[in-house]
Amino acid sequence: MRIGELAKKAGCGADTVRYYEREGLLPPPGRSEGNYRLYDAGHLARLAFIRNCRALEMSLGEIRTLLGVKDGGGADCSGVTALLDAHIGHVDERIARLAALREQLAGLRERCCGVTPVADCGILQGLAEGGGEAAAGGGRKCLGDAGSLCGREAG
Amino acid sequence: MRIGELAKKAGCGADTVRYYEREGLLPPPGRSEGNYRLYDAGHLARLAFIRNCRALEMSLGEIRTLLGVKDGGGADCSGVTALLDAHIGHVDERIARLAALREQLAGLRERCCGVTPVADCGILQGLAEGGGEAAAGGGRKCLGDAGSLCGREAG
DNA sequence: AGACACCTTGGAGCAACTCCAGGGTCAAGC
DNA sequence: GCTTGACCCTGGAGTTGCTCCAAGGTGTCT
Repeated sequence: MRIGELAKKAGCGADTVRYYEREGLLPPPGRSEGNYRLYDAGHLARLAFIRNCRALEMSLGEIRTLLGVKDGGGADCSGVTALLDAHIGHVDERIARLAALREQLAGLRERCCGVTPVADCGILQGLAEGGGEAAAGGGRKCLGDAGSLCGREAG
Repeated sequence: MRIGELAKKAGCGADTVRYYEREGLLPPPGRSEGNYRLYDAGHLARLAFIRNCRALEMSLGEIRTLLGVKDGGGADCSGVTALLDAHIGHVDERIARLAALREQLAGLRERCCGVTPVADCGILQGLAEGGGEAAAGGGRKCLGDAGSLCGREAG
């Protein structure tokens, strides 16, 4: 099959396939008389493997390592589990960081309801002071209890 | 102060400061006789604002918008709350995606304990089949109940 | 013969920096 | 006066994983 069909079956673009070839993740396929790349089922399986790894947000470097093991680079698969454990660790870290970030953003969001003159906006003040850290503290201008209206002067 | 001191106070590198200047987020400062950039407290405040936003993982585009509002681009701060709400939405999406990813990775991880010959590694098989989707299903080679040993032949 | 879909290569662009080369500036010490 | 060393300048390349583009070739259909 040609590159377009391969890409479609793998759920990616032809550019991406050529990119993986350039990066050495896919072996260069044979060519037709007209210089078109010609792929077989083996190429598709390898590309599917790569795309599955990418769907799990592995880097191309990590995928390269896995392919190396697959291609016979190790006696057992201890490298695979180690890589996966490290990857899971990275994902956990990112989740933890995003959760903390989310808290900060929520704290900041409480500081204004959006109908305040710019100079009084608690969000902009919070960002000027130190992000979300001081959000729950003082300086709150909006949303006293009920979450309805700001203490706004101008009509 | 010169760029190094400014950068240190803001917790970033001098390259980053020059980058923000090129991107139009920081106004070009005055220069000394020797052509060094010279900054004042206003520059520091603006840079701190930018770095606070970046710590909350806002894009430079979002920050540009916020600075525009701050610089007098709007009568009220509704743009600020809208931007923040959208940003929080993005963060929530990323958290949800990462949590799902984490599940998939954990399912995949269960399929091998790492001392299996490469050809039998359930993780590599799972990645060849379809990532983590089929992980909890059949084809499991390792960690039957106790989580101790694989069904391994070779010593 | 022309239209159209598909393919080729090489190169640029994205985000937000980071690093480097090759050179200039400035204060301190000898 | 000279050197040393820290700091600064500009311009450009590298990072990741694609994605898009231009300019041109191939293959099929009508």
